[in-house]
Amino acid sequence: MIKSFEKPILTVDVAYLSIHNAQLEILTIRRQNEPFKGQLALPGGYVHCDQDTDLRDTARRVIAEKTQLEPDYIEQVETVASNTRDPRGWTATVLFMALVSQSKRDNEESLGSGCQWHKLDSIQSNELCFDHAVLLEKVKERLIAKSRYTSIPLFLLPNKFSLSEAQQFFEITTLSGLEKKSFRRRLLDAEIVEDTGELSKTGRRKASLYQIKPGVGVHFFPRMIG
Amino acid sequence: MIKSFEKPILTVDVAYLSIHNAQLEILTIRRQNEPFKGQLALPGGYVHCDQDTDLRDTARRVIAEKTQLEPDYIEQVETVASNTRDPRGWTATVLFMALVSQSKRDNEESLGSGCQWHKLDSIQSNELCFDHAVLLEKVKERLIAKSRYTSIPLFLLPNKFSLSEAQQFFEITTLSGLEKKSFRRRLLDAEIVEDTGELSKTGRRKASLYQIKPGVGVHFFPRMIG
DNA sequence: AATAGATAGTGGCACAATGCCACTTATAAG
DNA sequence: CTTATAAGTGGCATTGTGCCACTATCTATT
Repeated sequence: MIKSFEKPILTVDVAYLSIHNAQLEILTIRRQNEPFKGQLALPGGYVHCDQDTDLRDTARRVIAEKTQLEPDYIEQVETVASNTRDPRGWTATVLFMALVSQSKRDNEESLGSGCQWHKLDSIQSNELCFDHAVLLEKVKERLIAKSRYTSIPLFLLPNKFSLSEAQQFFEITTLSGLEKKSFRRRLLDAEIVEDTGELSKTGRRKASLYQIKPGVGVHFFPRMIG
Repeated sequence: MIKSFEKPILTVDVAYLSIHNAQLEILTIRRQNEPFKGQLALPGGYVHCDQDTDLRDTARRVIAEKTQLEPDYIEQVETVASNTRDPRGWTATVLFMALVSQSKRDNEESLGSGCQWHKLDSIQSNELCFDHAVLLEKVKERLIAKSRYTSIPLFLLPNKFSLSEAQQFFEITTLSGLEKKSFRRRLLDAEIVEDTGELSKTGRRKASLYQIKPGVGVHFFPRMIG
């Protein structure tokens, strides 16, 4: 028996993160409609009861409408709701964090129109519509926190990467400088990456290229880093 | 401009956990109405757009309708949604984990009618309505995981507790046996509890009673335990 | 009063993962 | 051939935990 309460609006927003030129970037779209027309937004949309079987479905569909990019990692961060965050009324949004590998990120061809990557540092809070600046802050916090004790920054790397690149990516996501030897031991001892036998093409001394071991998911390190 | 999609139902469910007689217990209510009449449910309810300013508000209100118990710790776990979890249609529920200190837990007087504590181990999946067994499983996983590297089990303890009691509670929430000396060092070095100067009243040798330092929240240990 | 039993609490060393830092190795550029 | 730069290693210090025996304090029993 459904009571006649006014139902809130339920949406899904996805923060797509990637690293480009040694900087975190986020995928945004520019709003075509009021409110906040012309401002930046995280890709997102309404839950469609008739199409989506669950929230991950919604996330996938909403993403597919904007871009063909398949994230390499996706995680539900938090559900944010209030009667003030959207002028249209009481809304709740389920926030996802999606990580895109550099290999896919550099494949600009698959990026939908209206989508644009923005440097995370250069984005102004007031450029973002609704409370998306708050959502972005939550995603950043989650990424920083989990990068300290899990292997999720690996999902931002290109398919094949050197250990130095890996360290650089972890330094970006943890906002801290890391020690070379400690980092390498930590990563290699976890047995989540493997040497491909290939060497990097550029640079001084050629670095061995590694890849994530097939089938390996998120690894939890026994200690925090840094 | 709100499109005419059918809006999903949005609810909040709260898993109230406490420890009693060295066992994890959960607060349930017995459903008075169909569907699932007579079965057990986590306390929860619809988001009321006119009353609640955000989800924590909803959680508080829903809780207050059933019992006067104020949780000592509350955390949003996950939002679970699908078109199959509730026969009434497409629903989404924001799941919270709430920890109740033993001091409050033993204050049975404030427990609302219809509410009942159940040993977590003795609860059968098919006693629970909807997908509440799944929700409960998610909460258990979260509690176990976070108990390994944070101080949240402290919120289940009575206001004043011995280190042995603290260890026992951590052993319950982590599902593992812990080593006495290691545990004590870990807890005391974190500087999140303080000696009250009081001694326990029962037992052989009297234990020093500790309490959470005022104003101290969740502590993250540098390493996992156990 | 003496003793046994139980729980509280400590000392000290081993071990595991990381921090630190100097060192060697490989490659490109000049 | 030399030099600069980035890759990669050796080895010890530090930190937090595991382990285990030991001491301390209280109750119950005889």
